[in-house]
Amino acid sequence: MHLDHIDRSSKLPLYHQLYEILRDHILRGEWQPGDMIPPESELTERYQVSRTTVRQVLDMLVNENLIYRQQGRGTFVAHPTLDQTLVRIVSFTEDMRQRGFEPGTKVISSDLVSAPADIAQRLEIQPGEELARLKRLRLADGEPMSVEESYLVHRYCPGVLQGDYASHPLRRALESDYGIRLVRAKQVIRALPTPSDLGRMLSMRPAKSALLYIERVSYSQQDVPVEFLRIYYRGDRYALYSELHE
Amino acid sequence: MHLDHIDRSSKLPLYHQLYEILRDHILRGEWQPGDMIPPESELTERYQVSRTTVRQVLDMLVNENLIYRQQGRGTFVAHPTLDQTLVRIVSFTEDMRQRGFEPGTKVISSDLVSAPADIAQRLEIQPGEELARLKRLRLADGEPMSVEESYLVHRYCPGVLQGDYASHPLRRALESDYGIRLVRAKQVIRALPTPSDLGRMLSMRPAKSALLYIERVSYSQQDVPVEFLRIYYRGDRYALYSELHE
DNA sequence: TAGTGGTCTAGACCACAAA
DNA sequence: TTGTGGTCTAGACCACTAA
Repeated sequence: MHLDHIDRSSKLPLYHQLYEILRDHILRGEWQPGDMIPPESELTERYQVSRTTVRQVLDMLVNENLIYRQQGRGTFVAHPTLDQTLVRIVSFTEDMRQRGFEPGTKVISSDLVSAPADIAQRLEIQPGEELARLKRLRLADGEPMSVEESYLVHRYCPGVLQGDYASHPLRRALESDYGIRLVRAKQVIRALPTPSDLGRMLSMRPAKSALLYIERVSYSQQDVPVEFLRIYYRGDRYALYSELHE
Repeated sequence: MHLDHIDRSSKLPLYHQLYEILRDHILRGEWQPGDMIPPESELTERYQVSRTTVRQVLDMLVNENLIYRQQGRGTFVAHPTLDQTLVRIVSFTEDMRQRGFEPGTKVISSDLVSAPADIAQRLEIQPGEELARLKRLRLADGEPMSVEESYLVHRYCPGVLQGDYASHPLRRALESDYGIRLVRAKQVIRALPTPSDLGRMLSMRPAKSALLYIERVSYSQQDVPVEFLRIYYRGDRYALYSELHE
C-alpha cells in the first residue's frame, strides 16, 4: 500500500500531495476506468482539506484527461484514449494495448558510442561524450511495428546496457537503478521515405512504404536531457490521433 | 471596440464572460506576446469579481498556453509556439507565419460532389448527399507546402463555392455568411508514400518523397460535423511538434 | 518595502441527476 | 428529496521579485 494521507508538516503544498495520492489510485488501477471516485465531500472529509483544494486537484486531473465530471452524477475515471500519445509520455506497451495489439520487443543491438554533434546538441552535452545506444524492434501481434533507437547519456546511468530490455522497460530501469524519472519530453513528427534497410527490418512492402518518424528528447525531474530517441513507425500500420479546439 | 464588461444579469457564468474578454484582448493582439497583463488585483477591481474567479479564468488561459505566470513578477502573454498546431485549430496562414514563411494559396478546383460512403460516415450524413469540394495548393514562400481537400456539407452552407478562397479564409466565410463556427475537430495523422500526381503538384523530388497526411473532421458550435478535410503536407518541408509530460 | 502571484479556508447558493 | 458537481465570495497568509 502506498502513502494515503496528507502530511501537514510537509513543505509540499496540500494540493500537490493530494494530487499525487489520487493520481496514484488511478494509475495503479485501484480505481478502474468508468468507476466513480469518491465525491468531493468525502475527499474533503477524508483528507481534511477544503473543498476548494479538492476541486483544484480534480481540475488538474480533468486537464490531464484522467477523470471527467458529470454534474449531479459524480466524478469518474476516464477511459484511456489514443490521443494521449501526443500529450502524455506513454510506453510502447501501453500504447499497443490501447490499440488492441499485443506488444513485443526484440533487441537489435546495444553498444556504447560517442555522441555525434547533432545528438550532443539536443542532449546539451559535449560532442564525443559517451552514449549508451539501444536499438530495438517493436512488434504488435508479432508483426513489426517500429524500430526504436535510444541514446542515453551514459554518465547518468553507467552500465544501463547490462539490462534485458526485450522484456523489461528501459524507463523502469532508469528509475529503479539510477533514480532518473523522465517527466518531460519534446518531440518532432515527420514523414520519411523508407530506407531499404529499415524497410527490411520492418517487413514493409516497398510500394506502400513511408515511415512516421519521431525524434524525442526526454528530460529528468531536474530538467536535464537524458535520452534522445528516434522512432520509425510503419506508416501503413501506425497513426496518431489528436483532438483540437478553437 | 469589443464588449469589455461583465453582465451580471447574463445567464453565462462570470468566469466564462471574463474568459471571453481576456482571450479576446490576447487574440486581437491588443496585448502582445511578452506583455504583462493587468495584475489579478486590478482585474478583480476592474471587473468587480472575486480574486478566485479571476484566477479561475487565468488558469484556463494558462492551460491553453495563452499566458504564463511568474510569481512575484506578473502574468504575461505567451509567445505562440509550434506545438499549438496539435491542440488548437490554427489557420494555414497563422501556422506558416509562426514557422517564418510567407503563406500563399492557389485554388486547384471547386465543385459539388455526392458524398462517398467513407466521408458520409464521418460527417454523419447519408451517402450521396451533396458536398462542396474545394481543392487548394498551399504555398510557403512561394513554394508548394501542401494540398488541401475540403469537403463541406452543402446543406449547411449553400453557395459557399462562390467565394474566392485563394485570398479569403474559408473559416471566415463560414462564420460570417452561415453563422457556422468550427470550434472542435478530431484528426488522424499518418505517413504516406507520394502518389505521382500529388508529387507533381507539390514539386517533390521522387527520391525524397513521403507525405505527412492529416484527415480532420471539424464540428460546429452545435457539435455537428461540418467539414471533412484532407491535408497532404510535403514530408521534406513540414513537421509537427509536441511537448509531453508524465 | 511594495507589489506580484501561490496556497488555503469556510461557507453560500445554484443546477442537475436519480430515486 | 437527496446527493452530486458548478459557481462565487471575502479574506487570510505565504513566497518571490524588484526597487
